[in-house]
Amino acid sequence: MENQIKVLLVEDDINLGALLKDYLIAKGYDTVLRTNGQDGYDAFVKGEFDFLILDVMMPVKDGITLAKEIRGIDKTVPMLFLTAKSMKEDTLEGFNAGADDYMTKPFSMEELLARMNAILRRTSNDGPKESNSYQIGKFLFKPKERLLEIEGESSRLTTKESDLLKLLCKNANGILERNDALKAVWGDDNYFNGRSMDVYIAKLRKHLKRDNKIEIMNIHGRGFKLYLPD
Amino acid sequence: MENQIKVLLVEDDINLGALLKDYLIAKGYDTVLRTNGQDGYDAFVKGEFDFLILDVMMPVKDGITLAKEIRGIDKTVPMLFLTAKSMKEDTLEGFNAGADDYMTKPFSMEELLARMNAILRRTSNDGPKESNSYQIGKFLFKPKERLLEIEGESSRLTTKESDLLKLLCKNANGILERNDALKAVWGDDNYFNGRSMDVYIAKLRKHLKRDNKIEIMNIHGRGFKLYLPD
DNA sequence: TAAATGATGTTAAAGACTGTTAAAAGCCTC
DNA sequence: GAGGCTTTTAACAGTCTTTAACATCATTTA
Repeated sequence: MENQIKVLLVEDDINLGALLKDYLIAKGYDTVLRTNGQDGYDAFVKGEFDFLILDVMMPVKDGITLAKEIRGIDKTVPMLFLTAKSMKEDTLEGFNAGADDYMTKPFSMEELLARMNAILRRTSNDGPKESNSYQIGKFLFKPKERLLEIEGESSRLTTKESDLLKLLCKNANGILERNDALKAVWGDDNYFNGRSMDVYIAKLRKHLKRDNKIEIMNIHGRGFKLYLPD
Repeated sequence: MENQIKVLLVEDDINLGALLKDYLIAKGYDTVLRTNGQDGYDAFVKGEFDFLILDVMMPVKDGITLAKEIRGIDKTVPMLFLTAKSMKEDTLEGFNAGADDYMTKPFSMEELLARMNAILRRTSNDGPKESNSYQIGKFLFKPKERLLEIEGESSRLTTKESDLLKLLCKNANGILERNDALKAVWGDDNYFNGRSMDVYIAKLRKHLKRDNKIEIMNIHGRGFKLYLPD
């Protein structure tokens, strides 16, 4: 059970959703089904998924919006879109939102599986990853345990500290946009949460100051970047 | 993963685009696909690409316009055009826009790869570059860290200062057009952003004044040139 | 060539954003 | 319901970017 690939399926059609879910589970994928974009986003933020299957047409929050939000906090997780008919424009937009492939809606489940495997193969996810730990300069950070280790010593982070640091790690050397981080960690990107985040950035800098080669840089007006030299 | 060549592929035909992307990824190129010229430009400005493959015929912004805009801020990145049929005129125009090669559209992927390699060989990009630092007279400028070093001392630049100086460095001893710089750094080239840029040029001149052999020259009505003696 | 027009140089102020600390509020456990 | 921890709010200092103002320079026009 340890090495199963975790799939998040977001599909508003109950019947199709359940069908796909059962099929994928039968094929050995640990599959979670959500029936709208908002729930899908929440599930993604909390869980550790290796693959996403998103329906484009959904109430509450459509698949493309969802994909963009998720790409904001995870640049690499593979995504496959399900789209009705041949809706050229949507799929176009979908690809720019960071999709790896798409399927037009009456499709066979075998084909879905084949495409998934193709994507997983080429993104060379040697099995499920979602790394359990990140090397941050001299530190080793274990999000699951919220542990930050350096030179034998280890200190425990709070939930928010850990969640934020994890996001920074996922985007190491790239920009983590304020909005994306706020939505992922605080659920809402209002002004006060923003100030709260700044407080947490200060906390994290304090935690990380024992290695002066690494740094949480601010990108004015956009967000933060965890800079790690090569 | 570190030393992969980053390819930006801009192709509006989803099927062809995905096919090429998969192929290039399989061949070891870290490939990003965008499906229109505008998104392609945005991706280029943000990312650090070593090679561009541009479709000539595209909605929103065609490949030639895109190529010209990109050449405005990067004179050297290799470009290869994809063009339908034998549209002589277009390809000609493409070369003027700064293309290194072009391919007429039904083509084999092997041939594409061969041409890419040929271009990369002759531009002697010994692997991916996007230099991490620039020598500016007595200064050493590290864009990633936004650090400007001279005689041991180092000062940190702001985001905008750094972005602008990086553009000037890329065009060292050549003209950086006002419009191009504004679009790349400010996203929009209106009058006020223009004045803002002038303020930043003044800031940069102040930063760089400890080496009086180098200079940010104004080219009246066109832009600026970072002059570095040989 | 002088005046007019437009572009640039420079500084300072205004406004927005961020860094940091400490106090207040919330939450959980015993 | 007290104590300990986490998170938010408040307060203030500091930084970054834009806008405004005025001086200067370049080019065009009369």
